[in-house]
Amino acid sequence: MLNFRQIETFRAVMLTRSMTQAAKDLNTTQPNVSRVIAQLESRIGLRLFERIAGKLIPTREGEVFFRDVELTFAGLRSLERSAATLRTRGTGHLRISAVPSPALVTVPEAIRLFAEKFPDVTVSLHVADSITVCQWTAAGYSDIGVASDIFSNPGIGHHVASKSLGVCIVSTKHPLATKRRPLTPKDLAGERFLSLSPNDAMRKVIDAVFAAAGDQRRLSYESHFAAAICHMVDLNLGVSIANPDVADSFRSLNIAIKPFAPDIVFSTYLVYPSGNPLSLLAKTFCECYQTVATRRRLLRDSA
DNA sequence: CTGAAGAAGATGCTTGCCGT
DNA sequence: ACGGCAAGCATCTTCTTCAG
Repeated sequence: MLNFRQIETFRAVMLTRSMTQAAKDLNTTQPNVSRVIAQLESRIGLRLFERIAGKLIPTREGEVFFRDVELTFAGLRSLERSAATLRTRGTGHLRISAVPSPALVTVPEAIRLFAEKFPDVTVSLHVADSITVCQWTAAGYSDIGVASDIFSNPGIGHHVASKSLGVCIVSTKHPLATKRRPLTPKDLAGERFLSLSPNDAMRKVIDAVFAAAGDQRRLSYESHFAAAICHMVDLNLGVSIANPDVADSFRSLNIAIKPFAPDIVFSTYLVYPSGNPLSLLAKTFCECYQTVATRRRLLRDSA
């Protein structure tokens, strides 16, 4: 395998046409340059210089090889510029995958915060269920995932980004909208219920809570999109249990947001590829997401 | 033409560093 | 502790230049 020292030495000799001068330029000794060139010639199986009358004359192969070396050095200079730009401005691309609820509210706010720090970075957001988010992140298809459930995969690491208590959402025209106390499963008995998709982690948690209380809901409609469920509640098609952040973002609709008992915890996880350290962009986005999630929790607590 | 001096490259040996 | 590798020092070889 060629090493960078050999290429750098060859380039210096070609530019100066002298091993002695090349040694000076490289802050080494002439014998060392001579040896490195000999190693390089041996390694690539080509004679790069003819020693004619005590002078170093590049061979035809040496000239051609030099052109490739110059292309490589142009690439290295480009890498140096790229690294310098990343250090200062962080240009590049960030791929995020997220489950629908955070993708609707928290992720966009985190992206706005992120964009203040890295205005030149392009961001793509893909929405999928938790298992797909985990798979995409493990496969490197996304740099960061936001999931509501973790499916064990050796290719990913994760941590809890936020926990919030689910709320009951009903149409403002619905009689339950006027109740002053937290709503319970008993209050929703006989009500048309708008569910998340069966493969959604929170659907299973919500169903378990109602099952424990003797489930009497009418499971009329379902969607994997929390936004669609909110709009259906707005149209008084039924009631539902929602992530408080999502419900809050639809306050402008005819929706009443009611506390619910017992507690249903909506957890959100930040998922990232394991093995390699996080990129600066991914790390910064995690911090932004955490900031937004904390800010939202404090707002809820103070309300 | 020839031999001395100097320049440039090659080689042997040693040392120091680093990873295992 | 040991081996591999890079680098430096000392020395040798080869070639050129130039004065006699």
